[in-house]
Amino acid sequence: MLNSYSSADKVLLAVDCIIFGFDSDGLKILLIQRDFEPEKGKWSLIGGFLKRDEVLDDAAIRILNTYTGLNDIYMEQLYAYSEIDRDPVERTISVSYFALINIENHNEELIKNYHAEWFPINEAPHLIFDHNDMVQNAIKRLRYKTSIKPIGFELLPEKFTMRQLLELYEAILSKELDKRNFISKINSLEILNKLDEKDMQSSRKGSYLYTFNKEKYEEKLLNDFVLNL
Amino acid sequence: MLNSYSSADKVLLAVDCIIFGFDSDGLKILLIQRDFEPEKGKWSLIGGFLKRDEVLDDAAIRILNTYTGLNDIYMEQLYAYSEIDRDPVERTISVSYFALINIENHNEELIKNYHAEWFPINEAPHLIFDHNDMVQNAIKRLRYKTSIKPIGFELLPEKFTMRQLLELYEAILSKELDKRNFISKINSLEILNKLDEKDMQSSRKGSYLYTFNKEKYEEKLLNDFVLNL
DNA sequence: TTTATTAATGTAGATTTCACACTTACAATA
DNA sequence: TATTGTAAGTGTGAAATCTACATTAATAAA
Repeated sequence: MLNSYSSADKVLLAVDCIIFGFDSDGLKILLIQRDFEPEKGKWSLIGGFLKRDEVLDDAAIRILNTYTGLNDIYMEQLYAYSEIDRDPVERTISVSYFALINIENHNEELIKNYHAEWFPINEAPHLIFDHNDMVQNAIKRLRYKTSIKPIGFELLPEKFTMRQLLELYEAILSKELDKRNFISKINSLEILNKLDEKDMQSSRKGSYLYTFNKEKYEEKLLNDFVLNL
Repeated sequence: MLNSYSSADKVLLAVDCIIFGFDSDGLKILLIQRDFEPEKGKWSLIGGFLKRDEVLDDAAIRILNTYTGLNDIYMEQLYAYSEIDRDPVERTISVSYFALINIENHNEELIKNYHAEWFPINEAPHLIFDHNDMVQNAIKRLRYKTSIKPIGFELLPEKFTMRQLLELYEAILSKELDKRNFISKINSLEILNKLDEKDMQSSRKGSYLYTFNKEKYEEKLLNDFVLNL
């Protein structure tokens, strides 16, 4: 019985994470200042190498956890980047993942220690290797996914206002949306719970808080879900 | 200057191709009967290993060409599969690609020699490893891509009838479409050339042949393209 | 009590989608 | 050459969805 494909070449496999967060300033990504060569000191996506007995999804989870302290985060594999010299040190194929996190939840200590920082997506610095491409692709995928699955909620705190949700979608799609039309479309999906509680930060009147109702959503999934904004 | 990330583990990288074709029997995939261990004699996707100085896209092109003799084929990377024991011989991560080919164009000799065969997508045999998953994912992606880009034309001969186009879309989406509505939607895109020539195979009356007008399409791309069938 | 600020809400016109059936052109056959 | 059979080609009206748009409501602060 064969126990190796001896003739084939082996390569390094890396995982790079595009970590999206959202707050009142808009959509952001978490970047890190590399503390090793090459490109030490330059900005980079958060990444690492796949281990021998590790599945790619687990590597992505491990890396995210290392730098943010977070678990149970929405992640999705995006694309494998394989240009020969993309990493000047050694042939490395990198698989990108995107993650959606609630920006208020991560471990501030950790990201400080790692010299990580949040950047508004339009003000991100130049990144090493092909990481800028990865980010652009991730944004595209985020837009697409947002239109077919309500993953946007992953980026918000558990309780949120309609305005926050609206601003999140505006940030993701980078276009203005009509408030009334947006609200009625969201309501027609019937996947939110309107709470009795109000958020009084934003105005005198206060705005109702909502939570995402995952159960109702799962029910609906049997049918199709399309969100056309 | 660093010249290796010495601590990291290396792995084998494979490429597996989901090759779609279309003829009067519907949508098909090209499968191969493995002639090496393990799983010799079982049906499998067409694949191979990534070479040291090769980009993934090129590996996919090389593999497709080896088995079909074709060049200049529409291909797209899909997903990296990394379960630890997906290949029992050795840890192998496989990146899947899908290809769309005009089923009449490939080299019959070649595929015969390689024991390759076309299977209607609903009658495909059980495949080795995780290849059935790969196929299912590829079909999903094909459906999606079809709705946002006119890639369906890649599967047809250069000149085709409206009926062929209709049947292609029905096969991809696996649902019936209304002939009149389909035709008027396609026409409203204004990306086809209607030829004076008719195809007389299918009926006494004969049906007009069309070609895909790539230039007109590229123009339109500046705006958005959505095909909602 | 007045004022300032943001939240909440509905409608009408335009556009798009969908369902649906008859006529036409031609080749084959009698 | 008249008849027949077959798939091609074509348009409309009703329903659903999308879009643009402006006023009132609730509350805290002054």
